Amino acid sequence: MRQGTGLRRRGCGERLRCGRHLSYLRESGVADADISQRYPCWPMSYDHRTIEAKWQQRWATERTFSVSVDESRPKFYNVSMYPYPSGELHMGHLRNYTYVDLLTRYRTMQGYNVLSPMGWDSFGLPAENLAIETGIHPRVSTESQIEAMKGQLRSLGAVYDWDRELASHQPEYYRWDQWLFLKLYERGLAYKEKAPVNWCPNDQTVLANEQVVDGHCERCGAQVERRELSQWFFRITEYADRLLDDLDRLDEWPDRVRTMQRNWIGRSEGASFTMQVADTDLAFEVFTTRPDTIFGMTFAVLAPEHPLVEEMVAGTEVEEEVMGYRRRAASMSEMDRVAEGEKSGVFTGRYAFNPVNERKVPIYIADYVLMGYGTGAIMAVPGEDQRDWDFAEKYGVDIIRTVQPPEDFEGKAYTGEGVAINSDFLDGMDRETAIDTMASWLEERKVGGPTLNYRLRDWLISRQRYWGCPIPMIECGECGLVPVPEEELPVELPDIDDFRPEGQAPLAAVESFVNTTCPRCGGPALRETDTMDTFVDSSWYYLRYTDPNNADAIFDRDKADYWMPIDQYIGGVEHAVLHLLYARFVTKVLHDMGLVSVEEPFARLFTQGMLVKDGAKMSKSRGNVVAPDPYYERFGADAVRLFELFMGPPTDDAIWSDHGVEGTSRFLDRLWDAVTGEIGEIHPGSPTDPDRDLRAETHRTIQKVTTDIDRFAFNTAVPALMTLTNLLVDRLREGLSREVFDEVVGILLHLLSPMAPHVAHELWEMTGHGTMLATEPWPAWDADLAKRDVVTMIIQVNGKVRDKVQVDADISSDDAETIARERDRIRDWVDGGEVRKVIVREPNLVNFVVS
RNA sequence: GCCCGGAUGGCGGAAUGGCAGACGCUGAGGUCUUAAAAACCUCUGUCCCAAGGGACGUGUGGGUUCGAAUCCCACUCCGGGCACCA
Repeated sequence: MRQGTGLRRRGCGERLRCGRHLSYLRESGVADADISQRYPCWPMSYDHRTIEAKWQQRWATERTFSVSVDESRPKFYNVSMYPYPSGELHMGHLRNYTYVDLLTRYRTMQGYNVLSPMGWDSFGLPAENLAIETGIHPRVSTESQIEAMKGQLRSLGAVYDWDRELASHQPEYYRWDQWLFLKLYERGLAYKEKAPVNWCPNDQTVLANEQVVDGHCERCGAQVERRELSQWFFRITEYADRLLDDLDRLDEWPDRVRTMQRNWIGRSEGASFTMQVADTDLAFEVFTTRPDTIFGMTFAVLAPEHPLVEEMVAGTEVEEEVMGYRRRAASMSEMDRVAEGEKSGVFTGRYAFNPVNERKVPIYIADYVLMGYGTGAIMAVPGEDQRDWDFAEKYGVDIIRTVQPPEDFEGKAYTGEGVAINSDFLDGMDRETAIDTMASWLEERKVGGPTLNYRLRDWLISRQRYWGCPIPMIECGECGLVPVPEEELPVELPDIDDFRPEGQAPLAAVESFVNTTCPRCGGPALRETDTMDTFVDSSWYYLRYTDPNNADAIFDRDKADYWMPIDQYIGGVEHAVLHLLYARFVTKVLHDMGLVSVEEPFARLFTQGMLVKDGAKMSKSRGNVVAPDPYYERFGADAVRLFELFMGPPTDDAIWSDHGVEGTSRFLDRLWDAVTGEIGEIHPGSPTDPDRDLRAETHRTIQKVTTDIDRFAFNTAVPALMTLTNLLVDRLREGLSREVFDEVVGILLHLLSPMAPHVAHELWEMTGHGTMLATEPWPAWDADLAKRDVVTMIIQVNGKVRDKVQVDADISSDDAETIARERDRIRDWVDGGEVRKVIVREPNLVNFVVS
């Protein structure tokens, strides 16, 4: 019992011991000494446990947020990125889910048919690694973690259409991964190839280029090795141009993400041409973005792995040296190669002809040329390329400038603009003209021509792991690679006991899985034992949500067309390239197959900031996670939600603070007390002037909260409600008319409903309303009411504020100036000087410029 | 190296050309209480002043403007992305 103001608090009042809280801590096994000491008891005005359970139950049983196609209402498809079921949500995750839930509720109240589904990216390494450690089957651990996470989401008050729940590891889902694979294969977009790949020795699997960060495995941090393996790829490069060009259409994506994708695709325009190797019938192709500098070529360089190298040096006296260099380069990671700093290379003893002037130039191999980009061979023009300059300087090769540098240029290679010199028919041309002229020259003589090149590589999808979707292919000694017939899908993942990968997929050891018959000739054959990259699973799930239980097709086109594209997609910026690029690619392929109308899946993307604690991103690996459960218990989900919204701009990183939750909890208490009549007085009389001011402020608040939510400024929408509540409390203390009280409280609860839904719903019911607040219409503001009659006009002298005065909002310019001039304080400042200019911005400001 | 973003009280932040510091937290004092907790009230950027008030103040230096946290130029620091990509 609380004393002093007569308000009842449900706290226990004991500072050091609160039986209910301590027993909760014991029962739940929450080892959070810090918060148990800080909040032995947190008295609150309302019983959050009861009302949260009540409303969560009602939203679920009344299926308030389960939706279906409804052409009569505008749709709003609201999705947060497919989460991996780690089983442990922390406050950083909740930030994301709070935003998503707020939008679901807000748009629902605005009359939209809102689809907000949830599902699980449930294949992947953590469960498999846990299985290796503990022997627990990944399915068992994954499914229990899914249940745990669902519980945490429910406790937050997050509402989803659970009828559409998906999980990648279920055969009903991954069957369509396999179907998708077969369709890509049919269209020539899936292929198997022996290629040097990134091998993670820790995870015992290959990685896509995108999953290698600074030469290390993105997941586990182990140094990645290069291996030559036969692997499955998706031909995403075929879509490089469309993926790049369509970025321009995604104008509701953050520029940052679009830039990152542009850089990742890395299109460069240039020319390629063939160079003949002297004294042999060998030839190789080079790519350059600077065909205008071709007369400056003084040598050529092949990547050490270039397929021609072996033939070029076979039987020559440099063979041993060249092949030795090649082996050393191969054994080094790209990271180390770069880290070496100084250029290195070996002369092959061979020369090639420059096609424009038939000049013979020496051919080197050097590891600064990468096999994976362009043609793996370059023309070296040290005059205009710093890398080539460095190499030429070290190995004593000629340097010819073919672009005139400015007179004061003091650097080495000149890469800027200038006219061509020492370049025969290009001399005097500017860069652009010279590039075009040379490209056509090459084309006319059939030695080359304009070429586009991409940094983007094909998507390597094979993984030598167990807990993933099996690749539905069969290798037959007679027929070669044969796809599994569609009607035999899914190829189910067999149950196994030993999950240890030993250089090959664990499935390879499962004879009953591997041995099969060829669907074409009926002879004995072997199944593919690699599984797919989990990014395949997450590249189309949002389409499946639109028709999640379809047993005959991946999804129904009409349903997908109704819901797609996603109107709001929310997730972390860490997926800016990987997931978002793959999903865009797969959507385009499905579009090309005639399965869906949209070409871009995500109309509007929002990337939220990280949550920081102790100076680092909140993450399990850093050991600084704040689990939500003890906070739900003490403050309730609504206070947690409000603080998640309040803590800062959603795009920015934010810092977790226990005290912040105390603040939002106090706010809800104050609101509760005000609405339930615990504070002040409500009288039946007609509204007074201050009552009408409160009403006006309420309508201004509708406007502010509405526009703030629309611009994702949740951190200012919450304070708007706090301010209004504070004003309401002030009015109540002096006595407020019933009429105004009812209107203000009604509006306040509507505005609060998407942010703190349990308290809002309970209070809505307690104030005598039988309707479900969640489906009440969002309030509209009355512009006349919201308009201010009187405003504060500031009066400046030489730009400094010297006085303020209340004036009518529709004051004329002349009146404003007259009033300002007549103020005593202004006279004091103006007297003795000459007023040279008066700036009037009625009704807000008058500024006297005095000398 | 290149590209992008950021820097505002003791803290999170607000203000997008017009009252800098909304709102919240923290801290100090007070009311109530035997006492504490909770709640409530007052104060809480720095400096000067008995007071009324004044000066300074949004990373640093310059500029534009009647007026700049906000626009422009240069710099410093922090964060992110890309990087022998021909």
